[in-house]
Amino acid sequence: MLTWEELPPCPVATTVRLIGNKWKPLIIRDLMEGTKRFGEFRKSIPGISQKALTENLRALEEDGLILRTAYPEVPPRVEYRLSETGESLKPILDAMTAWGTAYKKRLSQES
Amino acid sequence: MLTWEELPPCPVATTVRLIGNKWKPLIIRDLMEGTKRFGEFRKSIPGISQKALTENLRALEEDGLILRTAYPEVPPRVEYRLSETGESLKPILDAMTAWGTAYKKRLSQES
DNA sequence: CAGTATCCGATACGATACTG
DNA sequence: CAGTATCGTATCGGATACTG
Repeated sequence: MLTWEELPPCPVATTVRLIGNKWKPLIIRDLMEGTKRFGEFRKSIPGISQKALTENLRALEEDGLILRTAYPEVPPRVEYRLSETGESLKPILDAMTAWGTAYKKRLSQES
Repeated sequence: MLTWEELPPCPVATTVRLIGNKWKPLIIRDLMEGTKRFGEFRKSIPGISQKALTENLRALEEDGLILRTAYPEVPPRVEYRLSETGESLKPILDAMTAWGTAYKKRLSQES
């Protein structure tokens, strides 16, 4: 977990530091719907490799945005869900959804 | 400029594709305040290299999010500003600002 | 002033093989 | 099932030198 001092002064830079890459917003988007298992992410996020998925899940957990629960069963079952902090990202995701939709609509209309 | 077909189906993925990297949100954050010149970005975005700044400004221009105006003077003056599409990113930036602020506050309180 | 060109290291990412 | 380990590639990004 990062400390307060390690984060940039600018809040936008802080957000970028925590979720600003190719995969994290997609992982978080999925978790907004509820709990998800490792294998389910691989289906719902086209193109993500096992390694990239693992690394990003670990980083999100480390930063306190998601929670990981492993059930000691055979075969093993691991569930991921948003923490309260992670859930508070919803306004960002909603804004991204709305903007992405509008951008594609505009392009499709060649306006 | 990308075509509609080249963008991912998911609107969140589309947004990530267009502004989801280390520097673009910071450039856009600055332009929300108004027109800005090349050299001014270098002061207001600590740590950005000339190359990274140039590449990201070109990409944002290519995707229709910012506009570039070069004034034929000596010494040359170039101004960047948001397009209408770029300005429509404001809700995302606002949400990022609010979330980053809250995240840092929470960390500083060790809650 | 606002870039471009080049080099190079760091990091991100994907593919494959293997494991508790 | 849910990973870890390893390797190779690709992209990102910083430093430096140079230019209209």
